[in-house]
Amino acid sequence: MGKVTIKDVAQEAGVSKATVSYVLSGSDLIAEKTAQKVRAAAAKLGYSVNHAARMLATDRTNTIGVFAPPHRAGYFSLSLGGYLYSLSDAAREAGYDTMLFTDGNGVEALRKAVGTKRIDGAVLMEVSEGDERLEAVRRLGLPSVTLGMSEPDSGVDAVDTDFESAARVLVRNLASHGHRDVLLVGWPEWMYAKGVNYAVRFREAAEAEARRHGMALTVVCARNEALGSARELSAALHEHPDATAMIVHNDAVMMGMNQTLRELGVDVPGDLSVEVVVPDQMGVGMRVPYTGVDIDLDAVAERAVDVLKRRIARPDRPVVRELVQQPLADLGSVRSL
Amino acid sequence: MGKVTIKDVAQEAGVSKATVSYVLSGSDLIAEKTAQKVRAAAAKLGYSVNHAARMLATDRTNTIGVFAPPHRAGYFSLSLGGYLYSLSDAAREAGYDTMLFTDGNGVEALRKAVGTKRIDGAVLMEVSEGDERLEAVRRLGLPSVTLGMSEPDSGVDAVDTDFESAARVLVRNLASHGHRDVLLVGWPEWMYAKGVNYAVRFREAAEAEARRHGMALTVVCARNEALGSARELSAALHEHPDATAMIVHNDAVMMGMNQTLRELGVDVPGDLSVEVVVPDQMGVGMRVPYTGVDIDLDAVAERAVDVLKRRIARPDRPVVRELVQQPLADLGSVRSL
DNA sequence: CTGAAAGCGCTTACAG
DNA sequence: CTGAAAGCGCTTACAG
Repeated sequence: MGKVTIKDVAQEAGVSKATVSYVLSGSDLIAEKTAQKVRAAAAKLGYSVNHAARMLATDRTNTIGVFAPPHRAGYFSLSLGGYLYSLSDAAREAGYDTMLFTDGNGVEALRKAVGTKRIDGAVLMEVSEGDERLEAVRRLGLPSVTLGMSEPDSGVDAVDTDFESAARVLVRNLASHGHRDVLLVGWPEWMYAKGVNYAVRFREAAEAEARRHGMALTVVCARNEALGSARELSAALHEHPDATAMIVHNDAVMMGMNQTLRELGVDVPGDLSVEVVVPDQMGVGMRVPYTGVDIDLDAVAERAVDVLKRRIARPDRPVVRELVQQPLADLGSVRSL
Repeated sequence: MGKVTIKDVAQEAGVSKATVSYVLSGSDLIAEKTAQKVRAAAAKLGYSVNHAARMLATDRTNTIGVFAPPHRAGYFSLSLGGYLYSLSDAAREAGYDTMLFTDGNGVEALRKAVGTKRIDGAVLMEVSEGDERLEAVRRLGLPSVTLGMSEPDSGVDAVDTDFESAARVLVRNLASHGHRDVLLVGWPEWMYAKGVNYAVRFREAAEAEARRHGMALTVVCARNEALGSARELSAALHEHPDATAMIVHNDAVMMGMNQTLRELGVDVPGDLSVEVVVPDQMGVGMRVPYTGVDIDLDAVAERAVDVLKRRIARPDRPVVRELVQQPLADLGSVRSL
């Protein structure tokens, strides 16, 4: 039961509460023999530390807040759920509990969480340009890390997949196979306009790398974020009959793509070479049969939590900006011209 | 700053800590005039209650734990993320914070959360037959509600969409339009075998209702949970050329279906009438153009949190089992024969 | 190496 | 109607 306290353990072990506390928090100040008695007593009584009491005494919550992106109706992010799992898993492994915040107003949620001392730090999911949460965590002095890169001068740690590198790798791979006319199927226009970070970073790096290789890269924006974009896909292919390859950076488009291409009678890679950027979990679930960069959500989340943990430990250390490299998996959907 | 305590507020207002506490917790024992002074002082100082201290004093956490289903690689549940949002939103509105638990071993996670007094209650997502978490919450005395129906004698509150009713409505609708040979495209076999609750309930109710109408209902199990099942879908249609209608109860199949049907040259509803069961959020995002039952995740989550809240308030009240009705939306994909 | 004691910031009978 | 005081279960200097 939850009724057993440190006092009971102390009595059972014949020592003081202080000694129990030291042993249980892993201090090595206590003689091993005593420590053993204490551990035995704790085990026998089924003791668990009362977290509220510990929080009050230490002013630490051992909890991180995950601030999810606002819940946009109609925008069904496929990576989101995966990231929530990965973050929670990584947090647990790092010794933290995870509190989930889905408030439309992230700033207000942050303010309240800090005011009531609910969390030691925050993961800010899906930052975008001018994200008000950045200013908020700075003002609140809340150790935080963004999932996605904030602007360099944000003053907040950032971790994300290295989308620039992914873009370069993908473009270079196509170039080396002789492709000179390539389509980049991306996100809806508004996401670039709003400056949604991964979208912009990938696109700009791809364009730069394409220029470097003398490759014509045409960006096609999906007209909405959902599956309907299959129609856009086919339109894009018709409008660009000379394209020999296509890079898809859009989960939702990905989902219907296999069927769409077959429907259109497009043979991959015979008629068209295809590369994708896709969260690994989606790849497994959907048996994505294309060469591309698999984004390992667990790895990104693990790095984010680690960076956050260090920030919590050393609030004044220099700002960290970490890009996680993701490997290119060759599934044979690119052919040489 | 978080540094201002009840003591500061008391000083500022010229009253005792007790009085401040009473005012802030909404007790009406305090004269309105005093209360106003206190509130003004609290506002002026920017006071927020220290949650750890309150938890320790009251033995309540004002936090609910959401115990997510195990993270199955390759199983990409589309409703899952939506439910996490909806639950967190509903919890916040009910005055709770939300702690997210994704441990593979839910029982262990429950034990720890209760032992360390982290939560007042739990939402158990995706219960299935013989779910060990049910026994665990009973033993731990943890107020809980399942999202999805547990067995009737589980002793744990349950809330879910009324899938039986949804199945009956859908079958009845087809029957009234003269359909006598219908396909039910469901979940992978193993989900029925494992007794995954909503899958079984929908299927059995549909079968029963079909019998009642003298309708031949053939269940087609998707061979995997992901988009690949488009292939199964077309196979099923070929094997059952006499079927005049199809009910799809499988998010993943849904996603590719639009394309698949076009690819197969199947006109809806000319050649085939189609009904679906789909989370409303997916419907919006993916513009699902089929008649069917839209599952309102927010509504289900709101009910679940409400039931849990009452259970926390009255641990000994009779077990509640609540089914949320979801309306049939007619989008014209069923024709009369 | 161990224990007595103060303190974390609240809440809540209990007196008045 | 308000305040003094005990108590929630820990942690952590500080003495010894």
